[in-house]
Amino acid sequence: MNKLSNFRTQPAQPFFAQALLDWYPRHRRDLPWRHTQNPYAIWLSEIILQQTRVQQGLPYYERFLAAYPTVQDLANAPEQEVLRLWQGLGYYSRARNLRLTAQQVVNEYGGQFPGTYAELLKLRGVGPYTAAAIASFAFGERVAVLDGNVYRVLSRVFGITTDIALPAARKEFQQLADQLISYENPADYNQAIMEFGAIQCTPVNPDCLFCPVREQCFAFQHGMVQQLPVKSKAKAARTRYFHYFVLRHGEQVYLRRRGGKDIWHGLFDFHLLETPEAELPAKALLAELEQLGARVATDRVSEPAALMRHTLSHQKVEARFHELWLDAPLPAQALQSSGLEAYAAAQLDELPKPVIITNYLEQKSII
DNA sequence: TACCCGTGGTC
DNA sequence: TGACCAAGGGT
Repeated sequence: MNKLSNFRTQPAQPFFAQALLDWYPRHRRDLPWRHTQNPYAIWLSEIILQQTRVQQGLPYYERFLAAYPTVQDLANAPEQEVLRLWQGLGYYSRARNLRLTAQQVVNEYGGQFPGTYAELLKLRGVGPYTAAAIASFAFGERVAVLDGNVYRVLSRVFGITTDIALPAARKEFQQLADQLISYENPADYNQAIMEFGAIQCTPVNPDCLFCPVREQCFAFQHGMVQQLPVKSKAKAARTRYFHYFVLRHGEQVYLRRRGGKDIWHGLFDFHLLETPEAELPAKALLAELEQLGARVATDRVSEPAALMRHTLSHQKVEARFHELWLDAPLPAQALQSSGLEAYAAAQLDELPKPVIITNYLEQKSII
């Protein structure tokens, strides 16, 4: 517990809440999910916006609501279709959980979203932040949201130097946030503090000149705006080397659905051989083809592989695409063991794919 | 608890 | 170019 400001030892700060509630209507952006109290629409927007900028999530919100106007529509949708709509947003477990939760709401709650923070927390993909957001925005419950914006604003205004990257910081900040939230209008207060963090008290170059709480702000008064919040650095991303076998035969391309605990679960890519080093020896490539039962014209095997780099938040992927034209379709047994299936170009577009796969297919004019 | 899960924008 | 960051959650 790092207390730099005696300001925060007060039981509550009605001034702080009122300042934000005054600031909010004069600065708020006009966003579609701010025009509804429908819990389904609010839940959808909150899942989409997790670790995602408003400008990136906006078109997805519109598309999802158009494709699935009600929670029943979403519950009845095939997983592959939901993932395809989600394509390009990242963190694809959000999309799988989205559909599972829709089914949960239909089957266990009669199609009505639960109306309290505690019940909302039981839904898959709904954690403390999202439960508080839905409970306050849709049902007016007084529970404080705690997201990246709130961490930053509270850290600066109240001079809290606890490392916000540590899970233990959550307790301290949540306790403060719960004290500060307005009794009269918890929904607008929650919107206000996040919006304030997003457009005024920004990570870089915050607008302190026109800040309504700068006289009370610990960081501003002590020249520590650039130092707060304290956040330890993330672990460096590791590099992985992928060798994709783009197996082609006539109009067909072979892909398979990714599973397991690795990245891109539920999405489709090509047959993959991962190596500890960048290069794949020709011998290893031929051995892999042998195992697949793939018959490839030998003069095509040595063509240089296309290299594409793809950066994820926690790892770097260096992918080499080996385009291989088959003399004959893959034998049924190879399909069975590898999970590969042949798709025509028109079908490829319908499959949910990682961005790097879509980029490759587009570059090669396959889709 | 520590680590895992994507992508695009910004400086 | 690379590090940081964005309305977090699951395991």
